[in-house]
Amino acid sequence: MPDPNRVSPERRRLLMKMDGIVDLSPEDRRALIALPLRVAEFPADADIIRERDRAEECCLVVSGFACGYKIISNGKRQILSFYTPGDIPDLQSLYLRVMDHSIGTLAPTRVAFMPHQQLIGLTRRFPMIAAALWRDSLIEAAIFREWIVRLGRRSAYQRIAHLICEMTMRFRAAGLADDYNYTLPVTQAELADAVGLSMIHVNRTLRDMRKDGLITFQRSTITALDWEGLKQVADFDPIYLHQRRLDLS
Amino acid sequence: MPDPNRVSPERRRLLMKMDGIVDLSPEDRRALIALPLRVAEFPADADIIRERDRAEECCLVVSGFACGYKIISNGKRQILSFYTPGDIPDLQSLYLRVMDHSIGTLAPTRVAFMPHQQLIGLTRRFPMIAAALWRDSLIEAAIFREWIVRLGRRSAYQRIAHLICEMTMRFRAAGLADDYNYTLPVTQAELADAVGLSMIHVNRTLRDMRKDGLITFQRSTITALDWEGLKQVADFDPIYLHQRRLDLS
DNA sequence: CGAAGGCTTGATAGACCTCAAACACAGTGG
DNA sequence: CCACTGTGTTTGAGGTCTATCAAGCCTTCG
Repeated sequence: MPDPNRVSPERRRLLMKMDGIVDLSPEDRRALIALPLRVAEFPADADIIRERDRAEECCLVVSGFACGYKIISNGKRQILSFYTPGDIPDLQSLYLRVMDHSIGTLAPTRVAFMPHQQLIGLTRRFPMIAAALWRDSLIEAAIFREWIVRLGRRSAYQRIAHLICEMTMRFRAAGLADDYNYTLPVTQAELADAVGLSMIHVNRTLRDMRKDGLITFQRSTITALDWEGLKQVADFDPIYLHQRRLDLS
Repeated sequence: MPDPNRVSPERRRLLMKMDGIVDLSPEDRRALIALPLRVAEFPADADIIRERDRAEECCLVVSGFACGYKIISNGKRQILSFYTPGDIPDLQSLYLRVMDHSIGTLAPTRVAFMPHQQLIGLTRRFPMIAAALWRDSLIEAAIFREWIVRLGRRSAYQRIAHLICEMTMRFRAAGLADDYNYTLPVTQAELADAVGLSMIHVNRTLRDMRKDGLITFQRSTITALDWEGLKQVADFDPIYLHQRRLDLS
């Protein structure tokens, strides 16, 4: 078993992430640690990879914050997903070589690139690693499904409340929140692009939520003041996050 | 190589589907044909599996038409996806055992259930089958992403046009369309639940599209009268369907 | 101190929803 | 054969939610 203290922080992120998804054997860990990584830094509001690009590697978010998005012909943007440290935003490029959307940073972000070829090799030799990666991509799809419901059938107030519930749970699960308090490096315009509303309406709705004592959201810091109330107005059920480990029994 | 004429229609559907995703070797085919199947029939508007259920098998749509959906607390329904013959609607249950959404039929539908245990065995022994299944689940996620954009940033007119574009391409690719003419067994209310609008607004919008000469939609039969015009108003780019086979070179 | 980006508020417009009712069509049973 | 029923479609009227346009304010930072 390798000494975890001698493992780079990038690799440790990867291990922690995978370990939260499946039970890793010592061999699995060794294999993951042996994976070659190329570390890179991006400023805020930079693209890591763009729609139509062909990817040869996947990127692991080591620190910072990123999102997936698409821009349509009239210039409007839709944000599809948010990525915290430990996430692999373009995991799908392993089997979908040409990008159908872009990945961009919302804060200064450090990423580690992992070559497709080596990743595919790992999945062939280590079924547990394959299971972890596959399961992770399926959880992302489950989050997409809930995102669809949010946009299709919820009011503005509920959309924002629901997204905040999701991000609160995910930040807490990733150990990035202090109780119900965390930094979400997102402007109101970006929030609007995530929930399919105008920036102005998001602003007014946040004001209402503040007035209702549900949250505070100042200088990119979110506090869920009334978690139960928030969950209730959002009609939030975390089942879709599938946060418990895979049980193959 | 097994004689394809002696293979049951259910198995042939499965082979055709997988063959459209990756290059199968004779061994891959044999393994797929050896998969035990349990065939079942469902009437229209029946649930195949419900949110919160635990699945022990995946279902392959052999004939008919199905959808994924969620119902939220105020009773509203959001349709998340449509499934044509060859699709595996609950493939994600392989690694996400508890369902975060329901799968229901929209027409009388025949399905073939495949036990998880055997499927997982196949993925361990046959990397190409694993790649095909994984890629298929990633394509579904790509379709979810575009669904999000549709709901978040497109007008009612565009949403419907865009969904029709998608279904037209998918029906044609699956060999279920006669030119630009096919049967989409969906009521206007169901269409509304798919695009996040009210049934009444969908009705009026369809009338406008008819008036504009883009489509006809009568007795569940869709005809794209002006495919280029339809694509243009919908701002439709089929890149996200990833319809070409996987190329691992 | 000026500039830039983000936040906030007001006013107006328009897209889409809800309620209500009529119509069309297929299947059913007398 | 025909009323009858149920499901799906269509149209009208009115109301609400959210977008757009316009402008002012605040904070940060060079």
